[in-house]
Amino acid sequence: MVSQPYLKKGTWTINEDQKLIAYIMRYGIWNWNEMPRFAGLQRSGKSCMLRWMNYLRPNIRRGNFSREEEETIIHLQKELGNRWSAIATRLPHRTDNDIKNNWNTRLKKRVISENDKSVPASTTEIYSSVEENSPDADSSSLLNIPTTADFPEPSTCSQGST
DNA sequence: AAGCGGTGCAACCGCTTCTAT
DNA sequence: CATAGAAGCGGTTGCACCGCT
Repeated sequence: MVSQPYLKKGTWTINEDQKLIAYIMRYGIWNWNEMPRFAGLQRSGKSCMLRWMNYLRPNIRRGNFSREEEETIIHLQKELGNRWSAIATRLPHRTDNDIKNNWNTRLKKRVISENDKSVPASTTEIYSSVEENSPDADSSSLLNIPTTADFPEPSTCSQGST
């Protein structure tokens, strides 16, 4: 495939986020592979999908997992294994990637060490006030989205939306 | 004050599954 | 029913930041 002469990688910029959000708000999601071109992004469809799913979607809550959330993750991980998307469905405002990261970086170690010591969880005091963030503070609300951006019409690509 | 090591987060890659033709 | 394309999932890697020596 040589549909893209150059595909940017690495950290997304605010400008790229704005373009993607504005495009999806205006035209919706119709084809991840084609959308980046119309949105004026030098990104792969996969990269756009990942960015949207994990950070730009509305009602996403990131960081500062509450004690309840972490215990839920631990419990579900025992039940379901590493089915992060399944676990994420039980935590509506969390993404599978965020849950996976939290597990890999924190919870796994904690569970292992607790199992090793075979003592009740002494983690309660670790959590202080971690309930500060709200779903309202999702990423998109922090961006100044140009909702009237003049994107080319996706219909020119013979897509079949509705 | 500088360097080193550890931790956590964001993103990419490859594989699998699902849907349409 | 088979094949191709798109989407989704999980594992892994790289980078940035923070704390310690």
